[in-house]
Amino acid sequence: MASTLLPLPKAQGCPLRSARERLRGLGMRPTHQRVMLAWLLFGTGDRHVSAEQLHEEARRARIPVSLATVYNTLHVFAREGLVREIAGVGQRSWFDTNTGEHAHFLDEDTGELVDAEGELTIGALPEAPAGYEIAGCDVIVRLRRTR
Amino acid sequence: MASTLLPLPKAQGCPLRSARERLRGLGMRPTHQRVMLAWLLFGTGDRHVSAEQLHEEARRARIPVSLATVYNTLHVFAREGLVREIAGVGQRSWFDTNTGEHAHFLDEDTGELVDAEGELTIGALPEAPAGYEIAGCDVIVRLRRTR
DNA sequence: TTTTATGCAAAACATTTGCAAACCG
DNA sequence: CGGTTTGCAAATGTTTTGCATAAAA
Repeated sequence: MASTLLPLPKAQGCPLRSARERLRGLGMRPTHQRVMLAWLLFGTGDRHVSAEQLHEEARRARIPVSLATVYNTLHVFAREGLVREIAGVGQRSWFDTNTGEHAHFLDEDTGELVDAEGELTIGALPEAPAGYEIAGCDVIVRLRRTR
Repeated sequence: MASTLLPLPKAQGCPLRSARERLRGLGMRPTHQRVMLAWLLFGTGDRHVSAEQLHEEARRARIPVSLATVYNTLHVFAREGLVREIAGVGQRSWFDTNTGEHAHFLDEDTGELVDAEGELTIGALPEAPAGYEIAGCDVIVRLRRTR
């Protein structure tokens, strides 16, 4: 995949200021690192990043931030709904003897993965991009304990 | 989750022999370790395991096998379609600035994750088990390069 | 004998943690 | 000042690798 160029601030208004306001509005301290990471993340359109990628991007942009802080910030942003952490299946690999198509429940607290009983119907699947074919599809339903 | 007891061989026929034949039929050498791991995996009904879990189970069953071999064997089994490796999103976490519900493409070769353009419709979602609520749902469409 | 698989220990990663120093309000 | 956040380095946990040894064909 092509590496991402530094996002240019949008013309209208001051994006750094608005990021600062937005963070403050969510009750988190708009520290230098958070504001700059938000600027990288939201300066251009929708995007995906891994912590490592964002850290590298910050390095290129001369934003002083440690990898640990990038992780911390991404998790804080995720908790506040600014970004969505895409569920892997925990951090480890799972192997299922049921090779048919079926969904899985992921217990967010324990990281445990179980077959989702009951039916799941997928109507339309997006078309594979040119040069690719669909190898399979995994549906992970994240569960949270009700309190 | 409850720990799994040792699976009992099914009454009819010799399960070890049939595992051996099955592996041979797929063109892989039915080594002691592979046969015994297959026995653990397929001796009882459908199940999920992580490599670590299966290794621990083998240890309890006094099957001499290293963790590295468990990984190797699970991957060989997955390649031959005996088990399905459940796609996380690679081994790293991804954060998406698009917080709406949408599917993702995962390039199996590069591990890169991108938004799936186009629509995906999910008809019915399985019911959450008692005591749980659905926190969200991730759909990962695995892509393979066409050759 | 020839090929393939295994075991071990070390390496490679991704992620988290603990704590002192810096920062925000 | 006083509670948060950061940076660093070390710890953790998972998965892979390299290579000599052992097992299968």
